[in-house]
Amino acid sequence: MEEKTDALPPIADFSAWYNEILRRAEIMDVRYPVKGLYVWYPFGFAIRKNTYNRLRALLDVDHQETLFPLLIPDHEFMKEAEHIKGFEEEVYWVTRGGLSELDVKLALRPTSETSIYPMYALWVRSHADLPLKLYQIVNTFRYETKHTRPLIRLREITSFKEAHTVHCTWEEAAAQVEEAVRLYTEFYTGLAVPVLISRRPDWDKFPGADYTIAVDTIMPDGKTLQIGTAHHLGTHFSKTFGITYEDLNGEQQLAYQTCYGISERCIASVISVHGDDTGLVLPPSVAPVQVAIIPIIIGKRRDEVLSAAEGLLTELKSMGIRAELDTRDMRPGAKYYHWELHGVPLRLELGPRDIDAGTIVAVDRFKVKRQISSAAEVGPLLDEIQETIRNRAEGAREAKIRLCYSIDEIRSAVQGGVAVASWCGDRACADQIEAETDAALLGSDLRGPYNERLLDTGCIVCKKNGTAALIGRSY
RNA sequence: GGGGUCGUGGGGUAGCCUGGACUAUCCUAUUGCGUUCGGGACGCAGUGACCUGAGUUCGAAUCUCAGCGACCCCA
Repeated sequence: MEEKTDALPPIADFSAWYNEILRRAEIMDVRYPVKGLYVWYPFGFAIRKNTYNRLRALLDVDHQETLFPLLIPDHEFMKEAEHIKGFEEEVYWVTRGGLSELDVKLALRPTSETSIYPMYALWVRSHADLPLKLYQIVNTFRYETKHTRPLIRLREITSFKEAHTVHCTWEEAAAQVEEAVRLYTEFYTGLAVPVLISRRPDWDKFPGADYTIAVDTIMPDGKTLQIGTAHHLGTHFSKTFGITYEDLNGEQQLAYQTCYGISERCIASVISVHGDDTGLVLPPSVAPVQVAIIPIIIGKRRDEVLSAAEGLLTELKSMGIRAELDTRDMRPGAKYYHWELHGVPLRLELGPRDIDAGTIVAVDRFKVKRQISSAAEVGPLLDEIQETIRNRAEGAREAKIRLCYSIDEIRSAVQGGVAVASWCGDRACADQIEAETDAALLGSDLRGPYNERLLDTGCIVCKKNGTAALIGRSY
């Protein structure tokens, strides 16, 4: 197999690979003439659709979907001081209607707390209204000044799933944060994307939150990508917006709130975590095309091959499998490259030899070839591929995590992965770690077996008691 | 936030330093017809580009400035 001039950059050159794959696999068109805004190609949008359908299904169990306005009046947006401080540098403002100046400036939501909570103040009357669990999937706007990146750092986030819940007690809200973490873990398991869950340091939590639990994944270059957050809002916003309920004794009480969100970064993670030098690798759970059927057309048996292929297509579709028959006038090899680039998990080849033998050639995305005899074998095969992809990603994650017992070890670990080390929780110790390792302290209380594995060594700086902290460079 | 590189058909490039024969190179993609088809086909005939604006000049893809946009490195 000779080298091709139009080869994809290797995934080891992650930045170049990422930019190329978005265009070649028809996920995003980055040529829209405004910085930080991008266009979904239909194929990319189909991945989004499959992914968000899964997210909806998870939430719909005990949340309700809703939709709030994009524009937020100045006076509502400005109500919560801490929240404003967190966002004021990056809010877009609508100041004119046609030719006339607006009396009340309108903010394009950078997130929807201040859009939703004035209404929550009206909706929540009594303890019987609680818990309230709503979510919406919307676009949000942030005037990013740093380097924008498709799906990762955007000026218009097109696919922000944000849930906002209201509860009677702090503990109930805390339990909801845990429930959110559970939902997100399940969501990412379905995408075969391994995650790291930790508690963001106080200085890095959501503006207006008691605390923030973050979901990160590790990209091929070892940098982390935050792909989900869950915030305990305490009574910060209920105080400001007057969200109170009447309790059993007939007294007004402040409500406790949470919010949690996932954006199209989840798509970025699927693309990046699974991709390889050949192109995209999509788990069957979200692949727009799960099976590509390639007819091998030879001269006079053309019609025979095509009708067999169509029969196979119909059969697969009737089993609920997303299959496509590729009848384009190209050589079969060209089609193999095309579908591999697009991450299709399984390819079925059907030619005269197979028809004569009553078989089908099945080749998975990792180029493992099998001979199958019926469409019924395809479903189980897809499940197996899903599992293979998950294991592969899990292995890659493990290889990028290093337990560290010294600053030097951290410094080297974060060159191509992440470090896990004990940290006491003090800002001063974190500052020292960050200054000496050229990385960020991303979170404490890292979930998983890490506390035990670190064997109570104490904070890596001051030796006081600590928890497993996640340290790395991030997007 | 600071620094750097760059903008030429849909994508990737040559040309720019040293302004004029540029009717702008090559690869890829793409349209039509034909022959093909078990790992990126071939032939013939086509289509398609100098980021925007201002300036210098007899003359600008090429020089100057600004804007917009892209990428890389550092904080």
